[in-house]
Amino acid sequence: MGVKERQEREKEAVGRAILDAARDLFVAEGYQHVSIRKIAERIEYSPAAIYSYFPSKDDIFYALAEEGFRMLSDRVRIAPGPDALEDVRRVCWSFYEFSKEHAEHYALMFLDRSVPRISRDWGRFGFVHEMQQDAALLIQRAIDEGFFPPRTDARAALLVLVAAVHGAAAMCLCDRMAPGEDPNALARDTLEATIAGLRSGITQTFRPDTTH
Amino acid sequence: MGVKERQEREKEAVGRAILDAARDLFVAEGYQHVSIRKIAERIEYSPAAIYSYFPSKDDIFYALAEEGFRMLSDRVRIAPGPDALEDVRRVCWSFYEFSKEHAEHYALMFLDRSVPRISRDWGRFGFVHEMQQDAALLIQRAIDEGFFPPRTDARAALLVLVAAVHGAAAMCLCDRMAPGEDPNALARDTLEATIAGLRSGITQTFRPDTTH
DNA sequence: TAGACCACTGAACGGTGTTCAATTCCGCAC
DNA sequence: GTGCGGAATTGAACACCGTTCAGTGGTCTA
Repeated sequence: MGVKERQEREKEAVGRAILDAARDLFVAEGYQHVSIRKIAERIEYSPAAIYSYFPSKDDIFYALAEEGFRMLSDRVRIAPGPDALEDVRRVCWSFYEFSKEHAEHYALMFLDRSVPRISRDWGRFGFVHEMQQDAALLIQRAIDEGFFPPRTDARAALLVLVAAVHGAAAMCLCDRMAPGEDPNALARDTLEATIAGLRSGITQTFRPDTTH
Repeated sequence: MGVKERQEREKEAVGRAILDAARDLFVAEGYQHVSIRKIAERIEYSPAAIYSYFPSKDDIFYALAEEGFRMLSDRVRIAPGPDALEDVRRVCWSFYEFSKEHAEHYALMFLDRSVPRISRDWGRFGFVHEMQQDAALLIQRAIDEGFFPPRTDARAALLVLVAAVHGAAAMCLCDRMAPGEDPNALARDTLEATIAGLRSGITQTFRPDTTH
């Protein structure tokens, strides 16, 4: 009686087909121009059918974001090499490269403000946690080997590195660079500056000027 | 015959009213939920009327983005103080503060990907150029006073600083921070690390690993 | 006062996400 | 094989959206 199993498999297949169609469309034409009706046409179902697979359009993109996080996890997980500092560099740089290779996914994961549940469910993506853990461990190793000051907080350092690289990635993903500027060079410089800064230690206490 | 003048004034007033309504709506409810019809209702005109003031909805947001750049220009222009390095810090930090005070404007200016003309017309906003120039001058002064290595490129350094701060701002604007994390602390740390990195100089040549 | 002009409107077009009653399909029991 | 029950799928509709355009109404000019 493999009937139920087959049915389940078929249902899953349709669900995947919806995601595939949505991915194709939004990678090709961008997030904005994906509509339920276009997805439906692509998989040769009626628009209404989609709603028995995903409760809303946002949930489709939510699933694609999860897919993105999974891809990022794979992309960012690197085998430790002989040079701990170089490993840190490589992890950060692969994060940046991911933003270029999967621009639409990246935008969905980190830039989009209309799928807020991504933010709230941060903890839901277990592998994201693992990924962070792995990266933090890499940094910790670099700390232990003396590349960073011994009192450096690996987790905080990771956040700073990600934020910095994300800044460069976002600027070029959102096309906010002046004509003459080289996005890759900016990303490289930003990453290098941040690493160098973390290495040198943040000596001065920072007091933001709140007057004016 | 102040007739033409009066008519022009009236027309200008309506244009401003449209922008005011659009701003109110998108600051209150976010970019996504602003519609021509809602703006029209607010100013008690028919939706069609708006099209004799702005050729499209995007142009309204384009105008608001320009407004944002103007505000940022004002916000960021600081009087040079006794400490050149502190001035650099203050400029960068006020950039970050702007992102919190005018989140929706900031998103429009730097994060939104559906109003691409902002990116293309970068050069159009003369005051943005001036702002950059001013900030670069501040950095140059810090270089001249020995806070940064003498061969530092002020303009490149500015870009790096902006990218880094923008990264932290974007992460918290897009609500991509894990629950326990302090956005301000991240922004502070990122800025400090970047400044420290630029000060220490980027000694190592960076060769991104393109294998894998 | 006649006419020109122009701001403004109502209605429509084609699109969107979403819902729901109705239909069709399919495996199962008899 | 027939009929049944439940699930999958659909067509039509709802309430929106940005945008267009013929037509209207009021104001200024000659």
